[in-house]
Amino acid sequence: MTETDSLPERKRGSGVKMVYDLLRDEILDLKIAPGSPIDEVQLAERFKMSRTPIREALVRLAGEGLIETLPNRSTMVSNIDFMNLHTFFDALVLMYRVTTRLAAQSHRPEDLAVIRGFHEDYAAALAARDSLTMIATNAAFHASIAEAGRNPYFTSLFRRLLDEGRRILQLYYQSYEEQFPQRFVDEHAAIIAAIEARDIDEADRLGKAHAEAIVAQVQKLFSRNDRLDIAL
Amino acid sequence: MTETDSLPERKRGSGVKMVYDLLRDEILDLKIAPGSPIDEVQLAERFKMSRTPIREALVRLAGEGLIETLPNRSTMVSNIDFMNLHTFFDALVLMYRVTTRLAAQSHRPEDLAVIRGFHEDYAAALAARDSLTMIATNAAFHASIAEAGRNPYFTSLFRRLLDEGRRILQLYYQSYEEQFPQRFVDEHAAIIAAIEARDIDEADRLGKAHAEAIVAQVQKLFSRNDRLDIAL
DNA sequence: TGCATTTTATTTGTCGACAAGAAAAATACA
DNA sequence: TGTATTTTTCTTGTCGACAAATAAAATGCA
Repeated sequence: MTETDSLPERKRGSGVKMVYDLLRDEILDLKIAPGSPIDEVQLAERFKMSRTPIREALVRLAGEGLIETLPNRSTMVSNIDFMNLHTFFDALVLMYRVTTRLAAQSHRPEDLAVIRGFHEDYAAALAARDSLTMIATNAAFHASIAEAGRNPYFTSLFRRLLDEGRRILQLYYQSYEEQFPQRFVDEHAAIIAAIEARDIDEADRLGKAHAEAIVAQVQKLFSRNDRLDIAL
Repeated sequence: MTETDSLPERKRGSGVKMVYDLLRDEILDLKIAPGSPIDEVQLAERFKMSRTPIREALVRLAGEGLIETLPNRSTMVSNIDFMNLHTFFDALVLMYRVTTRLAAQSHRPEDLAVIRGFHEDYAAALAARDSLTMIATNAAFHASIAEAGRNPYFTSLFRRLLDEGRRILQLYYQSYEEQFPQRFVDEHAAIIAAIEARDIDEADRLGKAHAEAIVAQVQKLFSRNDRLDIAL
């Protein structure tokens, strides 16, 4: 894998963001497994910079819960807390509802173009059966709806949940080569229509149903796994 | 004001947390005004440590939105966004509801002791007319209810909102020497009772009413200020 | 061999120094 | 006197080095 080569000229201050963005994506795409140790020196060599900016990127990632750092001892990629998945699902469903609802209420015409853009990206990824892109664009689609709702508090929590969801869905599609249902695309289209029509209750209802459908699928998988674990 | 003196012996790793906690409190208590510049060198001198741990504390504070940092140029205490207070109130009311509701559903007996502790602290602060302590213990009271609900996603958003609320309430009680209503203490007691009885709907209802009462009070003040601003 | 203790190794936390960027001050020029 | 340009100043971003803390390895001892 060819890394960051040929350009030792980096603009002052861009290093942190670069390391942050890259590590974040690698974590969310499960390119680095949960629980993996993270070595500052190694990263410093890889990105050809000193430990200081690396450290700052790590502090930020820790702030978002993507990595965990034991005092004086290693820092590692956060594990997925399977024991408490239900708290994740609770929060996710509520945020799906709230953000979709607010989007129907507060969106501006130009927001719809952005949302439709991600909607099409998602449909394309599904047609291409590219699960990694599907997962990322699905998250981007819902995040753009949240942005249209214009409540930064909800948006930031929802983004965090969608991020965590990327890791979980990754697992989901890794273990089972499920059929990616066309249904999700249709539901997205329906949600867009409700937002455009400013039908708040319908947006809420669709958001809730959409979220619960996804949650139900994932839960079905994990309950199967749970039984296996117990059986062994 | 005598500062951190006489103990140059600090444990390795404790410096960051100390600076973080102290700055956080000073920001939330409005001891440092919104918009004030923050100088790393000055802080380094004040705490008698190098800029590196100071910097880490600042990065964390920035992650929570308490300070804002302009690239290559100063970093300052975040301003309170009066234009979009309604988004804050929306989020606050919803989180009051959700966390109170979850506490009624999921709390354990030992949680109630903690909650009652903050409840009494709050009542004592009110009796003493100590608004600063009132505001802080009120936030701690509701945060402890959220903890009893055991959903870390909701808890962390709610904590952030309560923090921001501390700054806003500070303004509120600074500009007007309002009567601190006994009513809030009674409402807190009613909320505790509903949680203990595991009456989810009642907890939700009380949480919502309590939140809306506070919001209404603050909005009344700010709408007065708004009119003044327009008049000038 | 099995366990306690010392030694080594590895990784983090902190430091002081230096250079880049941007604002403020000083200078030049009309 | 007023504006454009250069110089200075001040703050941040980055670096390499060192010391503390912990884990792993080595040693001693029964």
